[in-house]
Amino acid sequence: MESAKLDAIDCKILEVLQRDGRISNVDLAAEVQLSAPQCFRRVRALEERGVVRGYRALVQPAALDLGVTAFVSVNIAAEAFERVRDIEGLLRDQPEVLEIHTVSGDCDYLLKVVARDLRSLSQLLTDRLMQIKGVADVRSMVCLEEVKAPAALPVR
Amino acid sequence: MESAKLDAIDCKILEVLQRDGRISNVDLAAEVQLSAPQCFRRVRALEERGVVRGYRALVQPAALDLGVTAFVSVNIAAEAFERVRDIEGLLRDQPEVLEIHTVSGDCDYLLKVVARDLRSLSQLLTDRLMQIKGVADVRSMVCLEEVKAPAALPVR
DNA sequence: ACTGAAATCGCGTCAAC
DNA sequence: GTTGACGCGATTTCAGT
Repeated sequence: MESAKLDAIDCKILEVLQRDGRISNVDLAAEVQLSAPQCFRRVRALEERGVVRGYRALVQPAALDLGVTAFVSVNIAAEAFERVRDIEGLLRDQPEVLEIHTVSGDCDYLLKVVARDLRSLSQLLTDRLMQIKGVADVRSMVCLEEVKAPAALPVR
Repeated sequence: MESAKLDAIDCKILEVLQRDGRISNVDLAAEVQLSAPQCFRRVRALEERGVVRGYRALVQPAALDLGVTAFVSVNIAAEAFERVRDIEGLLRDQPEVLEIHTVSGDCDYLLKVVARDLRSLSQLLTDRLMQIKGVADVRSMVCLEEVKAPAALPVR
């Protein structure tokens, strides 16, 4: 899917596109000191190689009435190990569950979830996640403050 | 900064822009069944109200030679409580630290970090984060698998 | 006031050098 | 890797409701 190395200009392009995903090709070309067609070809190559996986608008959760963000750790009961893939599917189907990672350490899964308020968060956890057969333990860490908003990947 | 309610069309726009942040205005207008200028005005309003906080290219971390993602919990020593803001600043300054949240529960901060490999992760943790005066405890959960990639906010 | 039609201008994109 | 050309899309203006 990729493998070919990125040179300094590719890195610069990625840096800019992570900062402003809607920049026009000519402005981007100017920033990275390339002619527009050159720049265009590079961007397309990065997209085709899967280096750039897409473009997203960042939406303020509060505007969508999602006042609560939380990280939720989930464990799977030993008896349910054979059904993990199903359980993953059920977790993934919840729209409020934004990310799911399997992690090393005390818990099996770490989820990032959003909810309208603490009451809906609680509902999500107890009425939906904990109802999934095989889910043994659900613990949540409610986000109180965002000290650093999701930053761009370091390009170095 | 916001407050005025979003109607069904605004929601649809946000849904589409979260999926494809680079969609052209005419295509977006077609998808939400609006004339182009109408659609354009709405998008601009959403941006100006801060509902849309920006646009980002999603870059595959592996392509930037960042093979490891981890969540790191950090605690602050009781003696250092008065210096939390400074400590936050020092944490924030690390480019590999992508997100910082203060959370309820056993730890004070939860960070999302990336690194080249486990060796550089270890280096980041022991040589940089743990060297910050006042940081009392650093635990990491290394991400093994991405079960659900960062999803769009549910729009309801 | 709000909508959409039209008009303009600049950009994306391709082809040829 | 650059220049030039073409067509489409972004953005504004304006007239009609």
